[in-house]
Amino acid sequence: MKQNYFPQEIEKKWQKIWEESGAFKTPDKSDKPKYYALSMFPYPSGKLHMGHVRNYTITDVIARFKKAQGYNVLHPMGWDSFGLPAENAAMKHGADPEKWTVENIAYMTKQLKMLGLSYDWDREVTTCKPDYYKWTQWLFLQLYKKGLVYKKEAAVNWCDKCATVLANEQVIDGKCWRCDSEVEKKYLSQWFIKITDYAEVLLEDLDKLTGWGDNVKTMQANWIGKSQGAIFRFPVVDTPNGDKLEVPVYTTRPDTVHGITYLVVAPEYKDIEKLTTQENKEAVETYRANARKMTEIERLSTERVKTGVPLGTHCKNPFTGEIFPLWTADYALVEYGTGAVMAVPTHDTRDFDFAKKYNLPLKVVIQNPENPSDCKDAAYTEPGVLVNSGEFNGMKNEEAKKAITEKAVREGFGEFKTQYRLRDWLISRQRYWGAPIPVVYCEKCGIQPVPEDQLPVLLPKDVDFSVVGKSPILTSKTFIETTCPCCGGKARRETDTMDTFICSSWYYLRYADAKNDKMPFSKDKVNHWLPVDQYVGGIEHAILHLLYSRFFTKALRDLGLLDFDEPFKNLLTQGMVLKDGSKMSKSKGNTVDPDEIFENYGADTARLFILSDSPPARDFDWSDAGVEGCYKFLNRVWRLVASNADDISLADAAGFNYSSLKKDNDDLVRNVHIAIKGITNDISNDFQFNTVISKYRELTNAIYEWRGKKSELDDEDKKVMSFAIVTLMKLMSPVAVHLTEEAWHDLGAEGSIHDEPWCEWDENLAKASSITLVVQVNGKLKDKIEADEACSEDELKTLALNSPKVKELTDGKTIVKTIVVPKKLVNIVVK
RNA sequence: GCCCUGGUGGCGGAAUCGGUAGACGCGUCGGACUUAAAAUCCGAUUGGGCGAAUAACUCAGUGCCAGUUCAAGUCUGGCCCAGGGCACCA
Repeated sequence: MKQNYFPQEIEKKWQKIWEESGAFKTPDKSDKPKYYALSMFPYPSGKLHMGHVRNYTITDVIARFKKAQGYNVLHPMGWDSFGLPAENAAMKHGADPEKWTVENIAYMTKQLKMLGLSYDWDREVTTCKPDYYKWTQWLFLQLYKKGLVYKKEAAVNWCDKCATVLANEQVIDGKCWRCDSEVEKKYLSQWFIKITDYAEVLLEDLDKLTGWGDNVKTMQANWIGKSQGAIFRFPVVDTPNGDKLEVPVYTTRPDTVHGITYLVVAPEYKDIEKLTTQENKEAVETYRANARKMTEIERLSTERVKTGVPLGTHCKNPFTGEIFPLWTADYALVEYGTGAVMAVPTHDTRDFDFAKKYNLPLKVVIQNPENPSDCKDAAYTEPGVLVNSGEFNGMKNEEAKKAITEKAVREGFGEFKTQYRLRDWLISRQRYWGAPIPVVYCEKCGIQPVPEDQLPVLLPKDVDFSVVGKSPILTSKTFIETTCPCCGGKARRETDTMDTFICSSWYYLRYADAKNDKMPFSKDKVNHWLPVDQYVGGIEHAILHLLYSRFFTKALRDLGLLDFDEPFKNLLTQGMVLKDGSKMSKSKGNTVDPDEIFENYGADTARLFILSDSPPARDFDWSDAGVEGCYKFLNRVWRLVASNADDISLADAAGFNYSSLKKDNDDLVRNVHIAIKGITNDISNDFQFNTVISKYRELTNAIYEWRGKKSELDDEDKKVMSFAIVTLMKLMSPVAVHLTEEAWHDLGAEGSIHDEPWCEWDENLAKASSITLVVQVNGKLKDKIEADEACSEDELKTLALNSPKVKELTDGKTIVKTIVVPKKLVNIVVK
């Protein structure tokens, strides 16, 4: 066995052997229970970054650990390969986005292989390939037939820089999630998916996801934004044209209905023109025009002073008979509720601000009896008792919510209502590099889905990528003109492509049956492999990808394509990789190139380091010294094996009689069992790889220390050492995949260490032979005494009281109480 | 404003049940080996006090203030700070 550790040499060697022997191929059929370990698949942007390295290493170690524990593990990889960067690169270099993407995939695949990841590459999925996007289109058509896809004219988020629309989830603080430029409103006819039909079940089923963190679940719950309230309809008393109109409002505070002093409709409210008097028309039109021009950022700024104009008409409050004015103001949002708000300035801070500005009246209807307020300076939004509310006076406001709504239901001017903030998912994109939406427009027959046997609708090749401000697909001469599948007449193809988040909403299903050319996947296979047992990825997908995928799974279940309702049983959201305290980014110039680490230290060092310093869910601060430290540790492990190789026997390592060993040998055997137990538990319990690695180090240190005390080894020593070192190799094999394999073979093994079962521990041996009794006086540590494990409580007490230290401290004092914690501690309370 | 997560040495972080705070590592300092360097190995490393610089002793210490308890990083109540999410959502 070579005395020096040459990672570059051994890593290449084993990667080749594993690939040639198909070491990581996963059969669909097996006697073993299944385990599906999945990393969020990457966008092929060019090169791996350290975030990828962290993500994939975590999942790889989990996959290998589960395999060793006897599971049939599915651990696939693929490419989320549609999207704008490819198109932008194409524009810049005049190349085809496909060429750019394929080259990136090739390079990144090479890097993944260098990292020693145990993927079954036979199941690779690439979303931009026709054999995949054919099925994305097919699924679109199924959703369309089910009525879950529709087209409508709507105010949508438009990013001018990306020249496309965006989903609500892709607008972050009024800016484009990808390029950070300000998003505008545009009125366009666009394709939507009815994710709102699933709002309730998406919210409810969060409770089933016991393997997800609360942070992600609350983010989703907030995004869905359920609220319970009521709809009230207010008749308009003075429409200019004499129309009989009602204005419905949604409120979560029906208890305050007697305090309404005005009513606000959104500037985009559908009936607004019918509700505006001749005298107010000009002012209202000006106000509406301004609102339309404003960007999302301007409009949503909380610092902005509220503005509005009166419409000139009035409503009647059916509860009180009071007449109050109608206003329009942009603090009412057309997309939420009914687009109209009943304003109770005394008990709502927004209405209060508005009323103060325009001198609208205040009417107090909720009071805290202990501390009454006239609401002249601020709205009172806390619980209280109703006043000025007729028959409801004296009622607690929580009860009044129900009672008042019930009255409205009885009398026919309102009902209970559950409202969600979630909006339908806008999926059309005015870009080239995505799956074409498979519909055509026929002058006679209207919108026609492309028949399934004509899929895939292929992306055209004859396009000019240098066009600015419109989709390159529009430059194709062959794509747009087609025939109607219904009447055979002239028709035009849809030129919008699908949001790439559609592609990534079902890829995890395709891995179960990646080569199926009849269906996106067979039902049996997805039912067998899914749900994903462990999903690992960044927190940035907490809403976007994870919500969409949950929706897709539920919708496909309702289509009868699969039989489960949540795709990801357990979710680990790994933290970011930082350098010098901030996120690694090209613009900051604080990136670390994985290639350099592989080259200088090897993949095993990279894998060990990326897991070592922080628990997976927390942010990880990259340090060059830390890498160096891990490299030194692997060298130290290698030297331990290499320098003792002649005395190590795999047969002895497999097991021998542990009883009546020499004291130091017994201690080492115990240390090994303690390590097996600790490491197994740390991985099983939330994947605490940082402590796993400190236990590798502890065991290594213990073996070195033991070895350092021996000049000659007898038979027993050799057996014990074989057991200790070989077990260390097995425990380290999921992390240091190449080093342990090389050592395993150098010690004479035939098969792969990665086919070995996980180590077992003996509970009796996984603890120290004696205990350290902690002796406290008045709760403070005063002495430690080595004691036999078998000591009774009384014996421990006597031991403690006989300690010279304790005698000194208790001398002349009264012992009030003595607490004995078996096998651990004695606390003597003195006065 | 609401919600989530977190706060422990110079740094990353350990610490099943409330029971030795600071595992393991990084950094720093000192030492061994060497002609020298690299590599490797050994030791020290929370702060204060009293010692003579060692040892021993002692007090304080896990964001802050209270509480429960023989005993609190851990439990309870109230606050502060940082990061993240949502937000004119009626």
